[in-house]
Amino acid sequence: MAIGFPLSLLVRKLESSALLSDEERRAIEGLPVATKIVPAHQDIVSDKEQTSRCCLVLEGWACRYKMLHEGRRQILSLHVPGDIPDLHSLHLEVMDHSLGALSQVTVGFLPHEAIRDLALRFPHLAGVLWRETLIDAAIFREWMTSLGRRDAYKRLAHLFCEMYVRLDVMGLVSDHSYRLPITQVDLSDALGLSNVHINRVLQELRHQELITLRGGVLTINKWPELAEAAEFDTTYLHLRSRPAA
Amino acid sequence: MAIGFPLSLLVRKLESSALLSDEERRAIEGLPVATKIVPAHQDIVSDKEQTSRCCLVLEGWACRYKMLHEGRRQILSLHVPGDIPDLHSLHLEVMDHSLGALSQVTVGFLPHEAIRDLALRFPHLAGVLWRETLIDAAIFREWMTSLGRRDAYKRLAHLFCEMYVRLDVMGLVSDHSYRLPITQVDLSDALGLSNVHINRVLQELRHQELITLRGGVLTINKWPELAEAAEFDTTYLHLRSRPAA
DNA sequence: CGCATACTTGAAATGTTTCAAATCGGGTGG
DNA sequence: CCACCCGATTTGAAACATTTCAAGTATGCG
Repeated sequence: MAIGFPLSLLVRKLESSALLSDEERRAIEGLPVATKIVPAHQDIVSDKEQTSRCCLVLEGWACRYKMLHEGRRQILSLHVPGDIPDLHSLHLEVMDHSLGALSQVTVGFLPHEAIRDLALRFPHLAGVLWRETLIDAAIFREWMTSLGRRDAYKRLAHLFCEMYVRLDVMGLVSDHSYRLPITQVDLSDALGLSNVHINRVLQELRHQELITLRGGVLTINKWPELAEAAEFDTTYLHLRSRPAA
Repeated sequence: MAIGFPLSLLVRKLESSALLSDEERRAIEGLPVATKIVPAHQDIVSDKEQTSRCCLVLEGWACRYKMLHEGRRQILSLHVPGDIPDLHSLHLEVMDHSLGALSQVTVGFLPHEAIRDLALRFPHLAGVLWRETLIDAAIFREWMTSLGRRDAYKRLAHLFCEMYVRLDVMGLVSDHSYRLPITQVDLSDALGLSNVHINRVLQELRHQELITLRGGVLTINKWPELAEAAEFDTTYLHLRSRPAA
């Protein structure tokens, strides 16, 4: 459904955290979009690049990441439909990291010029987009907290909770389940752990029956217990309505 | 000097990454500021708070941090004169972390209303402020990379490099030295390590004569070696002119 | 069927933490 | 001006979470 109307996905996303007027909604839906399918494990935008458009994720999972010497990778963020992972490129001329496809990803490209024009015509919308980048940063802060001060078990539990809420907002959760189209190596690079250890912690979560993960589908069996274990609190996602979960 | 003209500090900071017109400069310098001295180890803004003003650091070091259960603390960012650590509060109604004074700090309070008015009158300035929050996020990304994928030695070396460059931009470096008015415990909470380990790694950096740290003054004796060890690259700070160092 | 990729397992090595105690240093009051 | 005190730093040793290495087993796809 969503791919037929890429911009309605964006509207839904923005409305999860801010209020839009009819006029603003229409203006967004009038943006020019060029869609493209990017195969898994391929860069959408690379480190050091300068771009003149933003990427709207329409389908699949993307991530931002940094590589460092000896081939170590840190995944900085995960992106699902509705996200604009490189909205910052509007005001930062050069990329300080890469944006890559974790699964196969359908992206919609939005020209900077069109977004800037929108922001000038609708100052409130400019604020909404700014806000979007601020929520992005709020998520970074929560991840830093995980990376710095939570053990592996809590880190993984926290990530599962976060993705649950973010996907739920976009209507991508049903039966307490969502598609998790990424590997254990990806998880380990997101959480600053080794893939071996992710594997063991995953089993622990399974044995306690907090989650089920089979065939790329994650099910949260006991939300209260999982959220409790992760010390998960949605405040940092800055949603308009607190999710029930 | 700086405290007499708090807003010239802000101008200097903004001009480190963007160009301002004379008119914009004057407009900034016309902002209303209320200054206040906050003693060390005291909150400037607390988690969950809603504010109607932003804090400009004028003197001393502040930090943003999250507390989690069992009293663990993660410091999310360090802030030095010229920084506006809570510029995000302009568009995010509730704080998802705290802002505290590490040393004694002089802050200037800027009413949201005055900043919003400025942004409406000068759309380009709005972009410059937005950009400022994006650089803030870029620093988070670099810290995440440290927390997730760099060992203790590199983490500490990287932090020292970053603060060197950021302070240099504000004219707070001389003789390859800057004031480091924070404790080893603070460093450990910023880098996701224990204070004991910070202490040992600090000694390692000293024994290799990359740095000197005495009486709250850090001197970088061998910049090239330190930057090399940290894999430090200034790109993520998005400065207008690449620093020579 | 065969190959590649992802996942799983075990055992040893490692970086970092914890605990506990000792030392340093700067400021205060006697 | 010295004695004292507190917070910050330093040290050693044992414990621990996590990594590395290496091999094995599933799983999916052409």
